[in-house]
Amino acid sequence: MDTYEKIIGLAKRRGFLWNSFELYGGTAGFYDYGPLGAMLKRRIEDIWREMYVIEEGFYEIETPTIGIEPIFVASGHTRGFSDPMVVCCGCDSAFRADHLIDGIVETPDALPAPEIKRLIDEHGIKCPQCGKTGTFGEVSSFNLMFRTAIGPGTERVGYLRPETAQGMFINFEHLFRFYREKLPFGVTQIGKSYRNEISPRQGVIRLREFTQAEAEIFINPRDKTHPKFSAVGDTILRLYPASQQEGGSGAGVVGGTGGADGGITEIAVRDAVNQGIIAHEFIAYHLVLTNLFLERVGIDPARLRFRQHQPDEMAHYAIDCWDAEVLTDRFGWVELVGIADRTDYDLTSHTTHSKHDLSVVLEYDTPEQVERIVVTPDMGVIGPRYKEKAGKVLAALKNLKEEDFSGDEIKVEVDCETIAIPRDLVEYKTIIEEVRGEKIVPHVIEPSFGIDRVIYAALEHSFAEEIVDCETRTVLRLPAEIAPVQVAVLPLLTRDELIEPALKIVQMCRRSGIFVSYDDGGTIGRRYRRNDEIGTPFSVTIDYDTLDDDTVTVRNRDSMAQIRVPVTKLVETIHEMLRDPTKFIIQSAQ
RNA sequence: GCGGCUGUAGUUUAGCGGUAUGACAUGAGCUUCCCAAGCUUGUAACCCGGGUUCGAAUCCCGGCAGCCGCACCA
Repeated sequence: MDTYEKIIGLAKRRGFLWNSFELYGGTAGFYDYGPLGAMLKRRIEDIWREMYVIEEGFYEIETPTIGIEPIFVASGHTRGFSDPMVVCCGCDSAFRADHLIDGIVETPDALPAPEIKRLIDEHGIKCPQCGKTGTFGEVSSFNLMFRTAIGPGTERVGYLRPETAQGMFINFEHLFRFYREKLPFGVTQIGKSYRNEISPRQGVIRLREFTQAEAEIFINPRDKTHPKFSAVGDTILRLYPASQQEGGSGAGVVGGTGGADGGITEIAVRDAVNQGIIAHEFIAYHLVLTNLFLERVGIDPARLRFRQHQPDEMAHYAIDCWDAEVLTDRFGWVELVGIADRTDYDLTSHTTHSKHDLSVVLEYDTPEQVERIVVTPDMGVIGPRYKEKAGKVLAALKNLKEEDFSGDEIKVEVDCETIAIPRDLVEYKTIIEEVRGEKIVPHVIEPSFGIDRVIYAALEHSFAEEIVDCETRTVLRLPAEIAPVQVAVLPLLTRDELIEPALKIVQMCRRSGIFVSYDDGGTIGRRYRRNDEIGTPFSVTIDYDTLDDDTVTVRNRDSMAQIRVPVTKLVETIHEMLRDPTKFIIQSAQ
């Protein structure tokens, strides 16, 4: 049994993750979060919110999970997200149709389906599987987006969003106003996205419905420094730069090249930026932030790396792109987060398709004085004289430079013909103009988190089996702040005189916002083990001493050590220890 | 989507043509003064549909799901 099986088994048994629709046989690519899973997920999302929304100040928005077709035409998902497929009738194998005609035309992926089919037939392409010719059926396209119809009757096409990002891009104008027209600013969204994967088979690693936490940070393309970079520049990251990766496009979503440590460089981000490994400070800052988040939710730093996309792997518009990857037992390196500089691609594309200008005026600190020539031709004369050419003459005159006005005549070229215009018909003067700013399309830095994968990785990296008194103890060493159950309250024995005070302590904890579970089944040892397995960081045990001196035992999940705490100080102590579990170690040493 | 392998309580497992065995887990009770102890007792399963047969968990066919390869993975 490998670790993956153990984790999924534990998750299923204890109510973290269940395969969806199991009552009706189940369907690949969908998972339910059970009681503990949903709690874990919410705590992880809340940490993300704390770091991105509160600390970075990137407000969170919420947009529909269904999008209308034009959005995905603009984003490229209706084209780029669909693959032409063709099936060989001889052996029933399916192939990417455009790959079959690679080398015959320059850009096979840009052709419409019937054209690809025609080329396959015309060139007598053999089936790579069975070697026969002329056995291919029609070329059909498989789009990874779920398609649906909006409204009754003549339906309007809608798609379940394949990423949350577009909802933020298309609100750019509102957001820019909201942020009082200043760059940079960021916006976030946590929500479901949908991709109709052909064969999702890696549990929660590849889902058809999944949760993304994305931030879109709109920045000035001329200035990709980060105001807080100096504070994080010394951070050491484990980088796996493109230059270190061998063999073509490197890793896919799952798997990946390189051994556990192959090609990984531990380097301060400041040096990585200075050496040109990371494109600029803004990306580097977000690598650091991602690193902080992942470590905080329990990812083992030794099994974490940042892998840079190779040039041929990166979307054509992106400048630099890094994936935070974790090492898993079964799947090798798995991508959890992508951090990309998407440049102005998204806003420019939405500008073109929506016909709304999404550029912004960036005001200079001090307005610039610019010298400019203003040409004012006497159109009352020029118009009748040149008739249909008058418009072009006007345009040509406006483009002239100062030295062109020196002679008695002004020569302009219109339709390959030189026309001389008397000097006195054209007035020109030099003015000093104040330019307050310039129009730019902001660039976008996008950290995009796959929350479900983060959850799986946190489970796997915190999973431990250790031998205690010849028995295997299974323990999830989840960070205290993401553990679903924070405290277990346990009477030492199942006796009324202990149950009663225990229930009072449960009430006390709940009123102060601590999530507790109460358990009086079986023996105390069994209950400790049960709580270890779901990662409950602390247990409070009520025994006969409690009745005498009003103190209880607090037990720590990881060390199994215990301290005694007066009931009056219990809530305060627990809050402190949840915030900083080392408090327990300090107290237990006393 | 293709090929191979596999589907028995929550988990794991026995049964390989005569209506399902055990373990762990779990509920109730007893016992128990700190790490999965013990005793009593309860709940709980043949993936779905068709066929062959007097009779199918078992044999055959189809579907669904899982795993492993191939392909795919903005």
